Order: sequence, then C-alpha cells, then structure tokens
Amino acid sequence: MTVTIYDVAREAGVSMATVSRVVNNNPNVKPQTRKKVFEAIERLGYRPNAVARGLASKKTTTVGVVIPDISNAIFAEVARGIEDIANMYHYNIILCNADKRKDKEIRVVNTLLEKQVDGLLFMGGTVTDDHLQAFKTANVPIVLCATTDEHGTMPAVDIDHEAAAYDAVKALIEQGHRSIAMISGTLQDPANGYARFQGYKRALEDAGIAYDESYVRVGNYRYESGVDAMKYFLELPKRPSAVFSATDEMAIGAVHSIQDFGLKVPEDISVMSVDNTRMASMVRPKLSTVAQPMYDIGAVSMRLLTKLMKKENVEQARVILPHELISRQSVRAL
Amino acid sequence: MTVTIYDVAREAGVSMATVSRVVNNNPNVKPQTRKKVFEAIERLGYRPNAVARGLASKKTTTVGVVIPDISNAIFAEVARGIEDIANMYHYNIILCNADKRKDKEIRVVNTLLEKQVDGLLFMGGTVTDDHLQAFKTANVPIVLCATTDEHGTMPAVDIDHEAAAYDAVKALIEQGHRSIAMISGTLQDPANGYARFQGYKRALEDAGIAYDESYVRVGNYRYESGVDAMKYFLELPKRPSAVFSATDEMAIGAVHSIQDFGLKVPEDISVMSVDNTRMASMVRPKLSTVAQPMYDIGAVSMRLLTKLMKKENVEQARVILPHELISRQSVRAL
DNA sequence: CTGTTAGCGCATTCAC
DNA sequence: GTGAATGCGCTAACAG
Repeated sequence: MTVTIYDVAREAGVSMATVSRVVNNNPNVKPQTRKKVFEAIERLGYRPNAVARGLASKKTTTVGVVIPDISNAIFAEVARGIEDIANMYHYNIILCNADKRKDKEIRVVNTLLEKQVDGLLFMGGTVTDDHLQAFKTANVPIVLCATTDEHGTMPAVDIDHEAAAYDAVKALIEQGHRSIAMISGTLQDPANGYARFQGYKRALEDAGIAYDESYVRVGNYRYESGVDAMKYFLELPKRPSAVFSATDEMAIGAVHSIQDFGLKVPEDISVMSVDNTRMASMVRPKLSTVAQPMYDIGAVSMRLLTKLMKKENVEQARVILPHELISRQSVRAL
Repeated sequence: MTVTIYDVAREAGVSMATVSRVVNNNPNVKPQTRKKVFEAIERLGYRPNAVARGLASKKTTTVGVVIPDISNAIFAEVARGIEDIANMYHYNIILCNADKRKDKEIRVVNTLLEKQVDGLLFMGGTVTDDHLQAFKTANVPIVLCATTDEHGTMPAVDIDHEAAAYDAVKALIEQGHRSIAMISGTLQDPANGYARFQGYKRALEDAGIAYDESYVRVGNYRYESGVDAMKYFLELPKRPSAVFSATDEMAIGAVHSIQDFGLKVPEDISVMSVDNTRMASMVRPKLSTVAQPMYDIGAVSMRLLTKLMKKENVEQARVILPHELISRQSVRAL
C-alpha cells in the first residue's frame, strides 16, 4: 500500500540508511548513489512519513499556536505573521482557538504538547498560575504573543498597552481636549482592558484633569458596544468633547452613534482609538488611532521561538514592539 | 526524561497494554485496575505521545487546511467554522496559507500529506489538473471548501456564486434600476471573479438590458480598487444609477467614492454587494448585500470531511449552501 | 479482564 | 561512503 524507505532501498539496491541519508540531504553519499536513490523515489512515488520521522528524531517541525479567535481581524493578522515566519523556517503550525477561556486554553496546550510540537506560541487572556503550571510541564519552549504574565518570567512579545493608551489620550489633551471619555474593554482583560484604562487615567492625571467615573463605560470590543457606550455619553449633562476607545471597532460604533445623534465627528466630538485595523481607514471620517503592529508581533514571536527551539541564546526574551500614533480625520483641535 | 507508557505500567504494576487500554478508554478494564493506572499516570505526570500513537495506529487526528490568506476576514471566518467542528470531533488542524498560488498550494498539500493528516480541506484559487494530480496521490479524503473544480469530481462545499450575483443584480433591477455598473473581481478567479460576473450578465440579459462594457471595472477585492472603479463610473457621460460590487470591501470603497464626489448613497446612486462581512453593517449607510455563509461553509465542509474520514457513506458529496439577500440601506427604488 | 509480541517508518549510532 | 542493528512510544492482534 504505502511505500516506505525500505521499498526505496530495495528498488535502488542500497540500504535504508542510505536512503535516509539522501532524503535528509546528508552530504556523505556518493553523487551516483544519490542519483540512483532519487530515481527510485521518483519511480515509486515515495513520500517520507513525517510521523515516523518525528518519533525517531524527536522533532516534528510543527509548532502549536493557541489563539483567542481566528475570526477576529486582530488575531488573524498576528496569525499571518506567525505563519509566514514559521513557513520561512520550515515549520508548520497547529492552530487552536481558545476564546480566552482558561479551561480551554489549558486543555489545548496539553493536546498540543501531546502532539509533540517543537514549540508553542500562546496568545490568550490572562496568564494565570494554572497556565504557568501547564507550561512548566512542557519541555519545549513557549513564548507569549500579544500577552504577558504578571510575573514577567516567560519569553514574550507584545506592545506596551498602557503607553499606547497614554499616548492616544495625551494626543487628545494636546489638542486642547479636557473632557475626555473612554470606552474601555473589560478590566479583567489585563492587556486590552486594564492596561489601556490605566494609560487613560495616567494621561489625565499628568495633565491635571480630574478622573470622572461617569466618563468611562466598559464595552466588549465590538461595534455595538461602542454605539451603546457613546449613547450614554451623549446623554450626559456635560458631554465630553472627545472619546477614547480601546478598539477601532468600538470607535466606529461611537462615530455612528454621534452621527445618528445629529452631531459631527470631529467637529462636535473627536474620536481616537487603538488598533489601526484595516477598517480604520475604511470609514469616514478616517479614524485617528494608535497603530499596533500585529503582524510584527506574530512574526517576531515566531522568530523568537525558532531561536529558542534551536537553543540559540537570545539576549532579549521579552520584547516590546513600538506603537505609533496615526493622525487621520476623527480628531480636531479644540 | 520523558515518562512513557512503560513507566506507568511498572508504577501501576500492570502491563503496558493495560495502560494503553485505560488511556484509550477501552471498557475492558476492571475499575480497580483502571484506578491504579490513573493514579500512576497522575503520580508520574504521564502524557501520551501522539506521534508514537500516530505511527502505531496510522491515525493522527489532525487535518490539514490550506487557505489563501488567514488575515482575510472572509477566509478567517471559514477557518473558524472549520476549527469549531474539528474541535467538536477531536481533530486538530494544521493551517497553511498559500495565497492562491498554485506552486505553493501544491507544495503545502504535499507536506501536509507527509505529516499524515487524516484528511485535507482545500481552499484556493483555481483547482487545476496539477492540483488534481497531487490530490490523487493522497490516500486520505480531501474536500474543497469555498472552491470547486471545473470537472466537478471532488467533494466540495461552496455557494453558487453565479446565482448569488444574479440575485443581487435582479434585486437592483426590481427596484427599477436599468443602468447598473459592476465592480468585478478578476475574471481569472473562477468563483469570486468569473462566476459573479456571469451572474451579473445573465441578470441583465433576463431583464432585456443591454450589456455595456464600459459599465464593468475589474478590481482586486480591496477597498482602494472599489474607490478607483467608482471614480471611473462617476466620470462616465451617462452615470449608472446603481453599482453592483463583487465584494463588500470594494462596495464600501465605492460608497466613499460617491460621497466624496458630492453625491449620496442611496439617494443618488445605489450600491449592492456580495459577502455580508461584519463590516457591511458597520458602515453608513449600511450595505445591502447578498450574504454568504462563510462560517457554515467551513463547518459543513469539515463535517463532510469527518464523515469521509470515518468512511461513512455520504449521500451528497457536493453541497451548495444557500445565499440570502440582505436589504439594508444602500439601495433605493428608482 | 490482562499480558505478550510484533511491528508502525524512520534516524542514528556503530562498524566496515 | 555504506550497511546492519537498535529503538523512538505506542497500538493491535492474539493468547490466556
């Protein structure tokens, strides 16, 4: 049925060891023998069995990646960065959605480990001690991707969410805004939620603006929650002059909310967000936002992982990629 | 170093066969023995080696999926559908981007096959004879996903792109439009390109409207190409009263092009598209569009694959999922 | 219900 | 340069 290395050996009149050598590009084979073997391979349509190879060599050339949700544009972009670099280094990736649910995350980490992946890229919600516990049983490198653990003990690549938010709000302040509302993610989410909220607060503080609880609404990152949050702000006795949103999508919801209310962006209310997804420049007005290099986060973390897997020593196992303020049309000076 | 089934056997005072049985939930084990084994597993922190299992059982419980580009929202949605169902049936998926490039597609199919995947989901551009050739060497089931081969010989799940486009244009016609332009995808693309263009033409024909070449522009599915195509139409001596776009994204570009030109959607020009991505309802005016059930395409194709892998007999190996016209705000009656 | 015995297809010493 | 032998960790008959 399936043709093995044995069949090729017989066909070529050599030993299986020799076939193995040519398949693995081992230089210690006479060119003529190599040729014979290649011909036999061709004739038989031999295809190496990577599973057998994996068992014998203890390497699978595949890495596991756990991701919250591949249908989310942000993560899909990271995934593409991961896959491109993985491909470049001849790794394949096993992709698992875990929806930021701790139980599911830990479960998939374990099945990935059972599959003997050579390394793991973890992208999730909070990294708890239970996660760390599961990671510890792995004897392959693991790097956190767009996620960090509070202890800061694991290799990771991310951006500085707090600083990104800070910069966004600071930009608003520099444009003369003093009453700035925020549409936040859930505060349970350490990166997209809590950290960005902290950045907002710190920017306010540094500018001597009093923090006002009624100026903060928590959304779920989605368009609709942006709409709802903004509706709330619009009905406040003292409307904010600017709104900072933790994601582009909620920002777009906010813009539409404002427009439906009969006001204009940015003439009446400015809107600023974080992400710079493709959508940000596909709406009118185009969104001013802080760009996060999602593709790069994926690419860099995968690159880091390859180094770890090859046991090369890395100087910097925790890297923070720079963010960048992109000024477009949704903010105006007061 | 790594603890094997042998170690567990010794620890539990049973044979490796018994350990294998409990790990694989074989009922033929006395509860008490089972308990002993579980305890040994726990104590030793044993984790089954799926690679070894794969070699011995000739099943890997992983399927390969080749996809054009995971960072494209459309495909990411399909991928999510695939993964959800895969997960449900305890399969993992190896994800490979192939950018609709034939050489890359064939290459990844081969490496996926080397990895002994139990099945393959193929999502790509044109399925050529070379593809078919590569597929033929596989001795695992393969199903095409959001793609079909012209010969119609392979299992596949897709929507009827021609009919979807036809229905979209017909809806425009029923609203009284007679001069309808189209922003098409490349005609080399059999599904999103050629088929939708054919649907457009047929709808015109059926309504007795003459086909006008200058009313068709080919885009690349992206926002900017929608902007450009629309600019062209706007400068025509006789402007169309409606525009049909092969994708949401180009449609949004068209809308903005129209607005920038000083006209209104749908008051001055109606816009209709195909896709119904999340974005369609995140722009103003909300896009009227023909919905494609991308998630379902992924889910159904994965479900079909599981049946094929289990050698269940399937009545219908080629399934066309229904599309649906979603009327929102970008079309008005003439 | 449980143990023994063979492989699964290949990489990898170790000889020659 | 090349071949023979061994084992990777597990499943799957086959006995008992």
